[in-house]
Amino acid sequence: MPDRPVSEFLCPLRAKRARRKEARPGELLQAALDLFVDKGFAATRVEEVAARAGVSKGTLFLYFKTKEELFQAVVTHNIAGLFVQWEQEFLDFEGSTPEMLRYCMRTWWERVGLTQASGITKLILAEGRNFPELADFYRREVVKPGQALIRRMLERGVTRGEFEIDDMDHTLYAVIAPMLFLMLWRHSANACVDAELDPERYLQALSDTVLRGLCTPGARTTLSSPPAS
Amino acid sequence: MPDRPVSEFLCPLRAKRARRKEARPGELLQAALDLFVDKGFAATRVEEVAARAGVSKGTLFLYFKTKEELFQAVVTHNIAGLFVQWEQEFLDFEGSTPEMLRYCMRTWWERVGLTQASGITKLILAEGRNFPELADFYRREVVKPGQALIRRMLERGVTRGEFEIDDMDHTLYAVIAPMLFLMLWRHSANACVDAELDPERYLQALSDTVLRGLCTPGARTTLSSPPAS
Amino acid sequence: MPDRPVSEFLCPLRAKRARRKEARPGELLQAALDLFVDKGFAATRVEEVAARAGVSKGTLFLYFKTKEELFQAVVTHNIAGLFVQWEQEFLDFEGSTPEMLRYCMRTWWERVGLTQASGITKLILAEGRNFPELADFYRREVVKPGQALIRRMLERGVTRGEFEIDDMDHTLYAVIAPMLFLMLWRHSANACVDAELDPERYLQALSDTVLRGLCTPGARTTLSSPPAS
Amino acid sequence: MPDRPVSEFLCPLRAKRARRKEARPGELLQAALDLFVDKGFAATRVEEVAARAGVSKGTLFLYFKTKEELFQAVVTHNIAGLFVQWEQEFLDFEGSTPEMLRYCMRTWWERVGLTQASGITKLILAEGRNFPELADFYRREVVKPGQALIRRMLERGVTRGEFEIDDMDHTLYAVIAPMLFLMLWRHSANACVDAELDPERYLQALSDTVLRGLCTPGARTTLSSPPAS
DNA sequence: AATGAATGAGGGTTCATTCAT
DNA sequence: CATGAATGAACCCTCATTCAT
Repeated sequence: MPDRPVSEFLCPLRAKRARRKEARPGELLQAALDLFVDKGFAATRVEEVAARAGVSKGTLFLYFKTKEELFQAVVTHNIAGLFVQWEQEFLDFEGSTPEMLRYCMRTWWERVGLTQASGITKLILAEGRNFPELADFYRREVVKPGQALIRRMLERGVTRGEFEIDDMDHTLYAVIAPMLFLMLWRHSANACVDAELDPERYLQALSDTVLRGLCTPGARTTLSSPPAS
Repeated sequence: MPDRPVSEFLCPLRAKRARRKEARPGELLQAALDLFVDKGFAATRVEEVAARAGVSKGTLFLYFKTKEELFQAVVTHNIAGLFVQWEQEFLDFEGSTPEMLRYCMRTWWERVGLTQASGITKLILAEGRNFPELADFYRREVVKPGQALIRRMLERGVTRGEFEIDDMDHTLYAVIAPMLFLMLWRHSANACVDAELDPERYLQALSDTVLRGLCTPGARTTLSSPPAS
Repeated sequence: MPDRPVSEFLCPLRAKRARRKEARPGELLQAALDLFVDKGFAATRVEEVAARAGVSKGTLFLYFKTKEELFQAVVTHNIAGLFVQWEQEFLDFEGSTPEMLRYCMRTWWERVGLTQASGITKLILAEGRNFPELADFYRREVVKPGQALIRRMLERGVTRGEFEIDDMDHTLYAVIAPMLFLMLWRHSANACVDAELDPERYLQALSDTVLRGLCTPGARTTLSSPPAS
Repeated sequence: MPDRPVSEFLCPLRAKRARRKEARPGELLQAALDLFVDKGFAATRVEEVAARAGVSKGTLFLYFKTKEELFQAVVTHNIAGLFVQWEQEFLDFEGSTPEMLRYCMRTWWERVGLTQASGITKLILAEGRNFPELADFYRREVVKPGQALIRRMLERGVTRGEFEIDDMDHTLYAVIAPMLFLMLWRHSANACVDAELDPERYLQALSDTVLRGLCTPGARTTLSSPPAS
């Protein structure tokens, strides 16, 4: 059953307009996300956000009192429970941990890296200092659960005798860093990277390298035949 | 013994002014670095830079024609200028390539990562798109030489039979990404990282991991006894 | 009956604002013309233009993207736009060419010379070098069409056997120079002219002199009875 | 006997420097004239004037309290008794008045039009409104004597039966206007003129036209054989 | 609720003028 | 006298925010 408001059925003529009205904030948030990610907070003009959402500048200020409030809404609105699905997949996974790590990286790329969700990370990194509450929120909702998930994977590998890890805390970041890098690369490529970089191949090369570094001699044999993508 | 120029003792009346004039660019560069890193390029007002350096707005423009030129001078002074030394150290280095890589990462951390210079990278990532000339300059003066240096190190390892590298382009980024990560971590710590992260230990763990991934079986034995930091 | 739009009567509440909006560009153009002519282009501050038109600085930039564009609009509105009418009058004119020339000079005086538009010419002469784009625009929109029109009149005279012209290019300027002179005279009277100069009589004397110089013996008889002004 | 100051002979070592010192104002005035004529008052930077005169910005302000004072000095300094020589030549001239007028125009072009003296006219026209005392001065020293001279030439022609002039006052300007035009053309060519204009030929064509307009039928025969330039 | 015209506080940059040396 | 480093008042233009309609 659709979640449209009752009023719509009472007065069908008003339906479309009413629904648009309720959709406004969402359209504005989407437009703002695109622009903030692309141009940063300072360089994004509210007028452009409004135009992209198909409304006038004044209307935007009906929904968001200031530009800063809009920015905060953009970030909070786009940070959702991204990790529910992964949690389940982690529990259900039956293969080897290297495979699991590979799988996880690949799906992360598809679900986050490639989508606009990765733009939020860029935003937080770029503007976080000026929005401390946002940064806290992000850490609580994204950083913590994400790190916990990866940590559990690494621990699974150790437990199963597949990985050899001296310093868990920092090995963790050896996995995270490249993903962060890829997100930034997507949104700031012009500034950072010179050569052509193929994210998929990069992920492949990366997991090869990292895994060779992590794996115990026995487990390393598995790596010689990586599953075809 | 102070390092004031001799002329000062010959003509003490001119001392104060002359010394100020010579010191100006440095003071301005320092003030600019602080503010650029703290607030970003767009949000930093030149007047504030001038004020922090103890001069008026007009004076700043005596030394730097535009805000962009000021930024470029900051980059040159704090990062780009370091490559000369690294180049030389690379040529003079006589140890094994894994050691070289470790040494390079450690000095990079001391000279860039730990200093405010690392904030420049964050700034470029955040605002590069809005200031294409800045991004171009940064890429030309920092990214290119930096990547070239690392690439030559990796190639040295391959040549000497110490490294086994399938995909040079992407392995390159496997080295760069963690350093980038550390820089971002320092300047967006509140946003990214939850646990305490000790950069030195992280670098150690990282190079262990990466090097174990890179090294040929023979060379790997070297890794067991890392040089005392 | 006033020429207010009908919509105003349908929605009187919107009247004042709407009318103001439509009138703005005109008010701004008038204010700009006054100030440009009085103080020159460089010395005129846009804020003063806005103030004279009764709006704020920002409002001016809603209608004209830059100060230069404002100037171009002033030129178009006050001079360049007049050539359409002159072109038509030229095509429709049925009298002799000497009469045509006289008529053209007189209307030029009424429509440009007497109005503040003539101050634009002085401005271009004084500042054209410093604002090449303005000079280019003026030449394209005013000088070229104006010269073309006069040239066609002179050629018409030659074709009809009324004029005898050895050196067309320079004869052209023999006609233009006095008009230029009159414009300068009006806007620099204190500097140039001592005696009282009656522009109308000057034009009369001028066309007498020039025409006597241009006309073939046969055509010259026509001149003895100039049409009453 | 040279007009160097006595001090120079008392202390020859100081001679060069002293003479330079006395020459300073002149060098500054020359540099300022060039630049004011070229770029106008507002667009001329005092620093550039100083540089062109080979001194520092501060030195300029030792001689001229403000930029405006410099401008006024430039104009007054360059307006001299230009008409003494012409007066004499007028009295000595023995040919026909048309020849005299031609001669006068040609020498005017050589002595004024082609030299920087014509720049002063442009300056007065362009900036006169903002410097009323200067304009008065110019009118008294230049405009009045110049007009008187021409008027006397025209009257000579009438007296000798060579010219037929209905309206002396305005015919006067028929002669002046083209000369004014030529001066402006030289200093604002880019703004005004499209085609190539050869001043010498223009003066020729002009005097032909004007003279044909002025001359009585009898005198006109003289014009058929203009003296070779 | 929606509009978009209007505002005005800055921001980067220039340059006449001052003044310590 | 001469210098040139330093100043700060403007200037053009932008854009978040307001408010009459």
